[in-house]
Amino acid sequence: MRGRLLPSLNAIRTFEAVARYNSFTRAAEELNVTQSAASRLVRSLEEYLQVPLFTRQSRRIELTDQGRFYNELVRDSLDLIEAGTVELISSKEGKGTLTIGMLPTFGTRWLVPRLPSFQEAHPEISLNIISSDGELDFTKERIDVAIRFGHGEWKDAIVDPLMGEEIQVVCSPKLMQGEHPIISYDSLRYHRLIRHSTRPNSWDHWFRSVGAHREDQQWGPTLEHFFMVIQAAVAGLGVALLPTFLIEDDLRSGTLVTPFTDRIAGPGAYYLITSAAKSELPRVKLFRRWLLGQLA
Amino acid sequence: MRGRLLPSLNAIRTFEAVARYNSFTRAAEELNVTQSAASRLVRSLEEYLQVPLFTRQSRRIELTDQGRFYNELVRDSLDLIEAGTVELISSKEGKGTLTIGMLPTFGTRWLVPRLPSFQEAHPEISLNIISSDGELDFTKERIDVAIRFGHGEWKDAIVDPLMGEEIQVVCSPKLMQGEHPIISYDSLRYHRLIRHSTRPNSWDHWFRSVGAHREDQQWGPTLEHFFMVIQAAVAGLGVALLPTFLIEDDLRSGTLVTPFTDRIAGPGAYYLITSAAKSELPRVKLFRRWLLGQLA
DNA sequence: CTCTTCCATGACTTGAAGGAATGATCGCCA
DNA sequence: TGGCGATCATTCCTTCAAGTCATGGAAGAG
Repeated sequence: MRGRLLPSLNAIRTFEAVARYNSFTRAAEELNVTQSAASRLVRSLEEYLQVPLFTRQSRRIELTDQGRFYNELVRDSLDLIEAGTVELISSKEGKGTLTIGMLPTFGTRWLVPRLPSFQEAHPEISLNIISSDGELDFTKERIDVAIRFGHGEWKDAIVDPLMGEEIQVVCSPKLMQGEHPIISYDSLRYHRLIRHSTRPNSWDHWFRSVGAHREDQQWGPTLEHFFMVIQAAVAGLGVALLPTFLIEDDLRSGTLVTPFTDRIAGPGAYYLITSAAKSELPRVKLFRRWLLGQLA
Repeated sequence: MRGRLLPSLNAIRTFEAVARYNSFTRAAEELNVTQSAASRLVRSLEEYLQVPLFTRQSRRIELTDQGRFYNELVRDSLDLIEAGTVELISSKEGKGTLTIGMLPTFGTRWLVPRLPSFQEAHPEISLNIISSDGELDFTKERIDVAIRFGHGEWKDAIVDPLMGEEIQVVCSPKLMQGEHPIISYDSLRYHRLIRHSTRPNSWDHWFRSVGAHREDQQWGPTLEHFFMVIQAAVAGLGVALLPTFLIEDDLRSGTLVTPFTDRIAGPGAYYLITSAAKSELPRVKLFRRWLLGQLA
């Protein structure tokens, strides 16, 4: 029965500290041992690996290339273990802080209004909600779970589909009372179309879906987040294409109106994403169960 | 002086093995110790963390949620260290195998013809060349260096710009002798335009750059790799837009011709990418130095 | 030239990890 | 149902890897 090929992990920890300080003496201080011990342990690691990790110039040491390679790697590993250890110790019995990385508009419009229910069910968990998009790295960032829009294309992650979206055309009621009320697809040519920068093709998609011919359009502003798009539409800057569930309030209050009844399926869906390790944390399990329950 | 907050790494290694086998007895076998030792080491880890990692039902043990979390993390860390250790031991003194993940066409047309020079300079390094695009993960895949096209947008990586590219229109000489020789931008309307699936907008880009008006074009096939695009153009399937340096041979031999003199700058550049750790390996340093030298 | 600093090393020490033996629990099966 | 085998826990004892202490040597600072 063969196990892992691993050197003494104690030696590795010592090596990492020595490399960090570039000094046996100071590393030994940190580890609360004598300089002698540090020296020996690193020496034994080098003998095990059959590779010199430091060049020694009597008073000064320097990592070899191979030492630098090994150090990068060992540091990453120890960082990982340390982070996990801290995490584990500080989150006993499901307590602690759940950090949610959410999309700005989805978060404020959909998630945040529902959070009180979670907080009530689990008052011992404090919530930390941060706005986050782009790449996900659960080890470096302090995010436990994230919400993303896409097609479930995340690797090395636990992915739960939350909901698709229907998108529809909306605008300020002012536009409907103006010179060119939007009564047909064709009348859109008299209005500026507001775009969302991370979904550049959504108007094309919409025109194709409703079977309208895409004439040369006037373009309005391109905005980065949906809440900006909503604001632009409310302000009458143009016509916007928005997910239905984000504008329910505006439609109810009348700050936005829908010229057409068409609601087409958006090109992707919202997902809850977490890492394999984080998904085992009690607070993450609880949140995931609660969130999926909210959809049923 | 405070150092890292780390439990006994020996205990961690034992925990990992126990979790893997779900058995103290079998883990102890792997580690060449007695069951007793494994049991007590894990117990001491639990005491240090103040967190139960296993539930014990006298004959059977099972990871707790927190144990599962910790195990995921510890396993990743040990995997990392193990991979690095193997790497280090097996690549003493710059020897070993350099694995290059290359883009298929760039590789065969540009890199491979130059590799004999590297092999001559460093005969002790054997080369392993694999075709690779998409996401990069230097820890899981066995790639030392990769070549990619883009804008230098890689995170947590060492990135060297290699070269930009000029793109130009090419076609088979047969097309020039046909009914509609390509003598002006407008005459392109009589021919099919071949597209590259990972660069869907390159024709738009080209028309805009040369200041031509983009009439409704006929589209030819969309192909996944440049070498397929080249073959399609040579076969007379249409007109292609290709990086100059990939078709030097074809232009020289006359299997492709250039209707226009325009050469516009492509939208990105080629980069050599490696990870911080890998970049310290002698074989990677040598390759990087050689490759950058080839460009000067 | 001397002092100080830092790493290496030989001789000795020690305690944490490990071994051996035993006890406890439980599922399996005749 | 009772005996067997498998597995984990625990106690007592041992051992050697890791550590200390003391010393030596090299080199930079002043």
